[in-house]
Amino acid sequence: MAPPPKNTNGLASQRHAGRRQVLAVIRKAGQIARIDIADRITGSPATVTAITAELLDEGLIEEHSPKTPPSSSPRGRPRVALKIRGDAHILAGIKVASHAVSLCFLDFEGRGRGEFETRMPRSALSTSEMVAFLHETLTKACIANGLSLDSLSGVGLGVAGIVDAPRGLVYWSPTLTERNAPLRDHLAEILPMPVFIDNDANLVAKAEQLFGKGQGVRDFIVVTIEQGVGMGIVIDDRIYRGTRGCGAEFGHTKVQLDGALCRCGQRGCLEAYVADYALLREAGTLNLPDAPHGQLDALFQAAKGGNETARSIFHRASRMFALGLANIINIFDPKLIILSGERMQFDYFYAQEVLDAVKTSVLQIDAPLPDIRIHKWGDLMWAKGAAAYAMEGVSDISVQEIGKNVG
Amino acid sequence: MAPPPKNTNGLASQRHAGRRQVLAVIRKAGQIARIDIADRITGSPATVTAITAELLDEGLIEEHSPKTPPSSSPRGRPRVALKIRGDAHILAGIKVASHAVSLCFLDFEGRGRGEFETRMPRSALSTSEMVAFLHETLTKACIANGLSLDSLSGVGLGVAGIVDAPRGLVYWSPTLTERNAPLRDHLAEILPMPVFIDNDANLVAKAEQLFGKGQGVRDFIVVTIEQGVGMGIVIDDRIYRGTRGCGAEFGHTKVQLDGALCRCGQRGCLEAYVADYALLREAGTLNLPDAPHGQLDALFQAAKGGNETARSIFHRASRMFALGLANIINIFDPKLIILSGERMQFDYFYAQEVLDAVKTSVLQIDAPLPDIRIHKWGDLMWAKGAAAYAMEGVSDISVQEIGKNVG
DNA sequence: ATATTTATTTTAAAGGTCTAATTAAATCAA
DNA sequence: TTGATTTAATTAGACCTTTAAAATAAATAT
Repeated sequence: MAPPPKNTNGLASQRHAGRRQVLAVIRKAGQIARIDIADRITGSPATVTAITAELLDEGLIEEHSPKTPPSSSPRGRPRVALKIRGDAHILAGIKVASHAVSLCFLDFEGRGRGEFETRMPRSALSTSEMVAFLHETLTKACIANGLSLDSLSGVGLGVAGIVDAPRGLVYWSPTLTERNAPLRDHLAEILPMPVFIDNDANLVAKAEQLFGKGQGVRDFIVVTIEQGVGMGIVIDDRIYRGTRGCGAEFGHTKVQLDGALCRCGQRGCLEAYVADYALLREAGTLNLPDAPHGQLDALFQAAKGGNETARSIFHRASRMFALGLANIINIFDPKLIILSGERMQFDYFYAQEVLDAVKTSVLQIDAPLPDIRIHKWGDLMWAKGAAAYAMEGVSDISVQEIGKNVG
Repeated sequence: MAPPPKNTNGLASQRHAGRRQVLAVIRKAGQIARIDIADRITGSPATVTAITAELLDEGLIEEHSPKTPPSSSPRGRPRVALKIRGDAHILAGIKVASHAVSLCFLDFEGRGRGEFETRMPRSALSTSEMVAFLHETLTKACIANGLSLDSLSGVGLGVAGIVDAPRGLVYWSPTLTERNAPLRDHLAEILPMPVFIDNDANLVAKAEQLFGKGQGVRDFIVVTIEQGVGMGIVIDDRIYRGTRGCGAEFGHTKVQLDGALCRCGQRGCLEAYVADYALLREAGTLNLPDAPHGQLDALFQAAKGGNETARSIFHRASRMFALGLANIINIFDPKLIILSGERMQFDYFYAQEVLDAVKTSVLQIDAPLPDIRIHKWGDLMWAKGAAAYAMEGVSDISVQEIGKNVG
């Protein structure tokens, strides 16, 4: 007779998939009764009972009785709603920009638990300086918000540049003086919790997926404009990263042969027409007055005031932006494009003019254009995305732990 | 006591996944022993034995002893190789072009079992005319190759235009006079086997994935140039179709604001610079001599002979093509791009000049450019793709049948 | 109270996969 | 030739998961 086999459970252990799925359904629904979960995962109530029992046990979810959901008839045993237990985990999200670092805390339900912001000592740091600086910043942020470092279950980090997320490498970033920096692992060495790192545009996509306008949409695209132009691609509910794991370089897509000079050194990049520096570069000849909100705002005011040169700057940028968007639509045919950002660009770019230009540049069939929506987040958009990314990672870890605890 | 539960087997019936996986591994390997299969699917030998027994039973695979694979030591029980059983199914692939219909038969191993070609009566037909014409053509092709219509297990159909593959609808095609034609279902009504239909570029991608240079590559992109410019996207081993299920419209990607007029009615499309008609349009002013292989060949000869005008036509097309490719690379960062086709364009376009231009237009990091490979298929490339698509569909159906036979 | 209705949990059968043991089929060594 | 050795494939039995069906729970309606 064979001795009891080890609990390796081999292969594609259905349970993991089930647990993940149930957790995702609960997160998406906010609160939901077991029987409705069973419905959505095409599993039986019995299975849902088993899985939710584990998740309750682990403290990842909780029952939520107060208001019976107004569904169905008032007869019969009332359904008891389940929800994510916010206190299960607290995540930190950090966004590193060239001038400042912003940080936020999110609980497991996605609710804000604190914010923090600080200046960068210099616009670019070495890897070890960056690690020390982030450690210090995170510690300060915890203190400022009455949290202990140990109470955090995970940290998400977003940086501009080219990042290999699965390996935690930063191939290149404007905020780092070194290339190919193993930033994640260096951080993880001095922090007591897991660290996740990604390109900032991908993180915004993740935030849109979990908390924003991408909820429940399997395929969508997020475009951000600011210092540069970023893009995040979600296909089949997952962030698409190319071969090298770096984000899509929409900003360096060419919209003009031998066109405007880009800061990447090439010509004709979309970024060279629509990013901050591109607009300001053209505005340079205009001799603008000082404006309270900077030169870009001054340019905007001038355009609004009827200055033809200023208007033509925005006009060209709009048309190029529309062309870039149209190309994305022609290639992906997405259901939804989210223009996500905090800056003023969208005030010009998301004009009827742009939409019309997109429309005339997309190969028309009977179906309508994809939904193009703007989402103006606050300053914390990027940091929230980073925290969302950490939440996903911690969620996976928690779910995997369950299997081990049993064995 | 509960009566024996029905064999609904619900949820993600692991077995299906397993069977599919094993079949895919065998197909990819050509021939492979059970123990090696176990290795590649991270399953146990026991499971592989069980699954392969089913597949053998069903006649989808067969043992293949003759030459012991030279692997490992010569000691021990020799491994017996398994392979796909070619006779398990015969598939037809049909490619409809504006001037001709080409057709091929493939067996379940992917070996050619016959070919056929015929002219289209007119360049565009109504749906019912098309159905009748295809039925007639398929019947003739069977007779010409000593096959009976009943012996076919599936038919794949590729058409240019915009196709909703899952629903079998042709929204628009240059070969159909009607829009929104339910071509698949109409065909399936008069044919005794399942019918699959898709955009032709997607089918070429499928052919590359199953038989060509895309074997074993999870993510790659196929570009075709001919009448138009097509693109097929494979992500995560699956063909990516946008929201409306239509192929990526790479050809109508804009490479120039207010650029050359495209036959789609818009301006600046890539197609308007590199497709047949675009080259010929420019050549029109050149007063070329008649050439045995048509005007396009005459243009090519002129360019080769040093005619500056002819050369400049190709030069511009090359640069635009490079720009389009660079955009694809910037967006997808694919591991591999396959330039797939039968026509002469690649003789010019795949020049060092193009590669260099791509290189200078891609955002450089330390990693090298993606592999860009040309694959010149014969005339039957498109039809083979269609047959490959049918093979995949029939494969799925066969695998699903197994479960039912048991119950 | 009791019946009815609906949600959840329990129970037991069915079907998977896995480990370990066994059997099969070859070579190697005397 | 025979037995040891080696490697592949199959079989046996443990264990895990899911599911249908039965049982239980918790409410309203009568």
